[in-house]
Amino acid sequence: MLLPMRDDEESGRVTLAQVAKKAGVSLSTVSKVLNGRQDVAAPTRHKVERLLEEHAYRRTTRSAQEAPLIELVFHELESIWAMELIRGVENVAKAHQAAVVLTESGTRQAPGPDWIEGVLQRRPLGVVLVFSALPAEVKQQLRSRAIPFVIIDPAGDPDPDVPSVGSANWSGGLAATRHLIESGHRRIGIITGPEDMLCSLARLDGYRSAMSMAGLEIDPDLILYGDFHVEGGYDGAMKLLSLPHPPTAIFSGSDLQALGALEAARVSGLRVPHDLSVVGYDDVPVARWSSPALTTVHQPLRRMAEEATQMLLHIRAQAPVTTRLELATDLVVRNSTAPPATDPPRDGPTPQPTHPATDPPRD
Amino acid sequence: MLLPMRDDEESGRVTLAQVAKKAGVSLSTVSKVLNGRQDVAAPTRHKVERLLEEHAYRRTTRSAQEAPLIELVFHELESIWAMELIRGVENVAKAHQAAVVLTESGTRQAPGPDWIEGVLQRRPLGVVLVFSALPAEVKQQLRSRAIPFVIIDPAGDPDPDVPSVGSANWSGGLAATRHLIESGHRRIGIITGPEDMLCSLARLDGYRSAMSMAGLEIDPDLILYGDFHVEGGYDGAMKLLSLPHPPTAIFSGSDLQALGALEAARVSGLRVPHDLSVVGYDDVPVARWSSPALTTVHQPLRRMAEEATQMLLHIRAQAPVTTRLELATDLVVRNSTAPPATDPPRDGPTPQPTHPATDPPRD
DNA sequence: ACACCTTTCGAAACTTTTTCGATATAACTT
DNA sequence: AAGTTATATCGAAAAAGTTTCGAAAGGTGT
Repeated sequence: MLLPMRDDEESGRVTLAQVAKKAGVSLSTVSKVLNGRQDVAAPTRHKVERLLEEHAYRRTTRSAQEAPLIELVFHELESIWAMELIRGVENVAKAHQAAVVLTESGTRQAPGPDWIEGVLQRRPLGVVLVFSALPAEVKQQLRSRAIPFVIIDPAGDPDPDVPSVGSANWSGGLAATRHLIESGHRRIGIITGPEDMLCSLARLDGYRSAMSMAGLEIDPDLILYGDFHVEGGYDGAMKLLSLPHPPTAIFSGSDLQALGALEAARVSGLRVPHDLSVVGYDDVPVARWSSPALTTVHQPLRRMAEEATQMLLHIRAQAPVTTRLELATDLVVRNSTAPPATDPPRDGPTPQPTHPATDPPRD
Repeated sequence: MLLPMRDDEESGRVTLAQVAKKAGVSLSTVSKVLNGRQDVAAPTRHKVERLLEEHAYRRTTRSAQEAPLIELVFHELESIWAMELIRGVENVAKAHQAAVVLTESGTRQAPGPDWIEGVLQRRPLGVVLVFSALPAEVKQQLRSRAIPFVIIDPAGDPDPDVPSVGSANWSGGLAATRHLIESGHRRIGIITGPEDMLCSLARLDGYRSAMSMAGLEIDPDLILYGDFHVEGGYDGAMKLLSLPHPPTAIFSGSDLQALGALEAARVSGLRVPHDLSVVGYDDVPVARWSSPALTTVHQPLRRMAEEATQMLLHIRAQAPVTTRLELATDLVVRNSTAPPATDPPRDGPTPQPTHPATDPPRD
């Protein structure tokens, strides 16, 4: 048991002394760089780091004995779906006798400098980042230590340089919106995720495409950004429902937000799906047990995490890998969607400022 | 940054060579014991382990440099409330620059031998176990390596030898049941957790006490064991509702089960809280957003985890600690409970086999 | 110019891990 | 029974890496 995990990497033969000789410094200096000691001048440090990277240095002696770790980084540990991701990584890690280190980075943009320091110290097999961007400097540091990384649902610009796993967000948004259109809805609101997240935008674009394909007007008033949490969904839905001409259906960028929308409907005296249809996104376990059970776009979170972790291990084993993997999403129709109770006034694109119904029609 | 974490432990001065001398074996043998090598005879191993424990041996050189880890072990990563616990441990760990290693042990009774091997290899600051028993042998191994451990909500026998953190389950069960009784309910069903879990039993006992105190009969038909998951709650509630004389209120041992009960009520045509009151347990985030919002017993999960982790670090710093900590629970009244629609037939303890209503009364 | 301080680096000391060979004991063969 | 082979146990020594400490270099103020 506890085999040294596929020893097809004889590359681990490089020793500290060898790197030191190449770099023209002493062995201790290299060790200091490795340990982030402060008494190494910046130029020296960089030179050594470069050499380290070039030689793909990895601790030799200890490697067999050292506990294999896989880092999993969330920027926040709030939502439930994090759990599914965790389980996915756990599964694969366990199969490789590795343990999972879970960290909450705090910021979405980039894990802080103290974080990277911790990672380097832990020398993990690899790092799985969820919903994150990765500044060039951090990438550099990870590469110099031969620590592979994969991003699940990257934020910010898609970086072809960074392997990532996602799901078909655009298709998901399209399918959800189409489902509503096919049910007869014409005014469809959307509460997507944060503006700076790729998946939010992709889902929104799916919505837009579905609307245009159906020849429906895209009313900017019906497009809201949320935060993926219940409260955001509640607030967004309240805003949409208090519009002069409120939507008959809401597509939410997350199940949690959809739960908020459900609550908003409740306090507004609207019955779901009779008076308002709601579609969620993610298909977290509770979606099946909300009332009414949520129609939602299933995202294979567990599998995404599994694939990401596998990818990590493949990169580490220097096997060829696809840089970008995108898994399919499915629409799961449950009880929160139905044809609208009242037909839309007409097909024309002009909004209809009829009765200033802040209180939407009941029953 | 990355200080050697409160260096009030000069005890780390014990070196391998010293232990070896005491044990009358060579340095390498001690190292082998430490690393779980197989070429050490059992008697020798035990002798060394004892000495190791006696001298509270801890790696000297590497200790400052080695990444501090805290292990968090669940037997399953299914439920949402795991998230709250994770966050609690994360918080404290982060404050001490430590990282959290998350593992799923699989079995409730005791983590497997491969698990312990991994832990020993990782040399964590300590181990937080959730819902677990800990066999004597494993305790021995952890102690010989000076790895402290704390159990959150221990299963099996309460072991005074093992520090643990829990919450006032009995009081919680009492408060929940009392609330229902005070609302006017007389026939109150309970779906508690698994039979082999202390917290399930404590909650059940709270229920029993509340019932007896109110002079109400305890009908064994109304007592069911669940698994803390939605499905179990659903099945249990269906069973209770199809009783000849069904309860007017159900106290569930977890919020998830309560969600299942809500669904059972729905498919049975019962409205909550009008026709059936439901009380949950845990107060997980979704409890606030279910429909109706769940009346539940709030368990300070996050704080429990924080306390457990703190306890760990205290033990490690050889500070005096309380072995058993129990945090308070609160009843949170929301919208899933109300007085029963129909008064109970009478106060007498004899069950009333009136109309064989497999289909419970509507409205 | 000199004393003093800070930064940077390497030699050497130290801790630990791992390899490999020595020894003892058991098992098996002739 | 004696010899041979296999296996388990242990330590000496080699190997790897970390840390301490002192030396060299460079700057600063007097």
